[in-house]
Amino acid sequence: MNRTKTSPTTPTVKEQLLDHAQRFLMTRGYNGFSYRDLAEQVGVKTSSIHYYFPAKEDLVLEAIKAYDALIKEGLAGIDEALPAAQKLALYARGFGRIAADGHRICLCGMLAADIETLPETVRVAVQRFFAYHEGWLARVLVQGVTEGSLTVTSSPDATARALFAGFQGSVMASRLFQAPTRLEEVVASVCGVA
Amino acid sequence: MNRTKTSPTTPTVKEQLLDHAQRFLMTRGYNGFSYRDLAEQVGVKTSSIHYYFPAKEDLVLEAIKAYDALIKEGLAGIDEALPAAQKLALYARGFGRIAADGHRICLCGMLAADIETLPETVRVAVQRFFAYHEGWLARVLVQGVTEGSLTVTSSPDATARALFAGFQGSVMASRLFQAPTRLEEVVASVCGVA
DNA sequence: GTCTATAAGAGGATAGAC
DNA sequence: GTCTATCCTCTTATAGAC
Repeated sequence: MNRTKTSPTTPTVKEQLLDHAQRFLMTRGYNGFSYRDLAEQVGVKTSSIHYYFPAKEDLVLEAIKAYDALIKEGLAGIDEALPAAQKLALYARGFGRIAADGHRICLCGMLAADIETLPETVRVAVQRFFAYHEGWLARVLVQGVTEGSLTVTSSPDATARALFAGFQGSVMASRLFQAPTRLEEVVASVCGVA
Repeated sequence: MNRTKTSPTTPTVKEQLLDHAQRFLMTRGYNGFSYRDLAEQVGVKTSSIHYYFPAKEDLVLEAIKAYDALIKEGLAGIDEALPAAQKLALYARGFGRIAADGHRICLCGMLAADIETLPETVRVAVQRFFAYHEGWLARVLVQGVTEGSLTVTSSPDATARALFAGFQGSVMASRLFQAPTRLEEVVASVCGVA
């Protein structure tokens, strides 16, 4: 069963593994699932997983890459011409979709919690993810201040960090209480916007 | 070696176990440490740990209780007569002390990340912790609005949730980047206060 | 590519001696 | 209270057959 990457056909084993790995990472964290769990989901043996991902570190690194690509796709769908407030609303909506099933949080938020048990390569990848999103949000805040559509009480960089931290903490709390996400609250509280 | 609980003497084995358990939970999470790790730290065998904490669930539950008591002690040290802005500053400072060693995050924030792998009893305990702090913050926000010392753009409850989420996310990010905590940024961004 | 077999150790937990 | 001994399962990982 070899197939490098045809497109609109059934997913390859590697793709399935990566999909389930992402879900496990978002729900249970790095130390909360095993190759065995993964193997059961896909219907292969654990040794087959090692064929694609020799070590768990490789698996996580590829999972981050796939997750990052998916999220960037969402960001790319936000029209550059939109007012800043609307961009933030769409960002929050997108962030909420991650946790829509009530059991997931942001993959990189979870890895940030697990970070002390993970190899340095993972730390770097997660740092990159955080920095990218904080940068994206900071640019939107600058736009909003320029437009006069957003009210910000600190520097754009500091506010962006607070905003992203608020999003991460908020999805964790929502899942903890098994309640719908309230990302709009975060936007409203940080940027003074309905 | 039996000692129920004399006061200013060396800590009992149970106290040492609880101390190290708290630290492990804050750094590595529930699935990131074992009875073996704990035993090595205290210099006992794993079977001795089971004497005090029959199952890992018991250990975590008691660790939460001890942690909660410690944090409440800190809150009690905040003078009720203070202006709201100063209370928030002190709260943020206290929250930052948790992560002062650069490797810890809030014990209950960590457990919120691990929550899908934990027994229901733990979820309830962590929910209680979150709700208590959100409530405490909401009361301070109400005070601040009444005084006119704080600027809030949503309801006190919503703002308190956003604030607490921001704190949780912020300490995670600080540790991720191995940078000093920036909890004041969160306060400033959410409450428009220096 | 996927499997069987296996290693070598870590995981939580218990029984019973001291 | 603490230990030794033990259980049984899970964990990551490798070697080699098909």
